[in-house]
Amino acid sequence: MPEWPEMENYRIQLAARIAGQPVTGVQVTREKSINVMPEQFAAELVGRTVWYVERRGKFLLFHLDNGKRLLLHLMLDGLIQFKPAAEKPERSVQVTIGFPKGELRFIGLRLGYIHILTAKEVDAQLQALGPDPFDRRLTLERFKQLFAGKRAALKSALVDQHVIAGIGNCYADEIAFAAGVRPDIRIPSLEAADWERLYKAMREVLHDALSAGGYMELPLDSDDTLTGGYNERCLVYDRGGEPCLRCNGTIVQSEASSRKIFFCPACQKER
DNA sequence: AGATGTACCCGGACGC
DNA sequence: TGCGTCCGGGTACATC
Repeated sequence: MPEWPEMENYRIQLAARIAGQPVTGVQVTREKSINVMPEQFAAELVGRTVWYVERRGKFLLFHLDNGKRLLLHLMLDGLIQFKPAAEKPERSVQVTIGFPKGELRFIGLRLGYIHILTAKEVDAQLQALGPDPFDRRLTLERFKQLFAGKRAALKSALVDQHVIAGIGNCYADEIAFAAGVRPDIRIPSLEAADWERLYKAMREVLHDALSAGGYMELPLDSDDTLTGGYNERCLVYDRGGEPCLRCNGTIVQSEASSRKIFFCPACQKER
């Protein structure tokens, strides 16, 4: 599923394409993807200008010129594309938002959604989100504090959006590997040196993943050429049974807090 | 605090 | 080729 690097890549790509552009048309083919009647959804959008696109965790926020926002969450396997209106979509599109330069298409939305909300409603909905991994105020000290008092497995806290916003299944495992601790290690077992490595690993992994366009191949359009490059650089995620590229041992797939985890038993400490 | 379960949703995998 | 069945997983919420 799209996580921090994928959504951040989308945000950057979208900024170059739709910031400052007016909405020229709206088409809703799946009402469940939106939160109001399709006519109202269209009426609220057509003629409005998108000032800019913001990312919060795995959410994207489209800021409209009347103060309202579009809140997007892709959940499991949603994706977006920005294509010329003349180019036929290959897959069924649930929602289309037209701009002068092309159509923004929302595809594969199942649990995912695109909601029109007031700023207040968005704030209420996202109020409990944890800090962004690259928040300037997120020092090592604060990072450690986010986990204070927790006894759960590291993995469940890393993917908890109330702790840090944007990390999911793939990057949690990659971060744990980079830090040399197993995803199922109990939080109280982590020592000062582990926290330092985790903090550093979180930023390095996510930064590298963004540089490679994320691990999922999700090009916004044909100009979005750098996408999915991190897939071949994943060292543990979805590599159960395969050799560890660091020690040549075998990557294990297991479970922690009823979540799938991947790790190298030799490279990552258990406690 | 956290584990567990439920609902939401449907493409894709699987079985026949 | 086609049909039925089942699963997965991010998030919110209830329950224990």
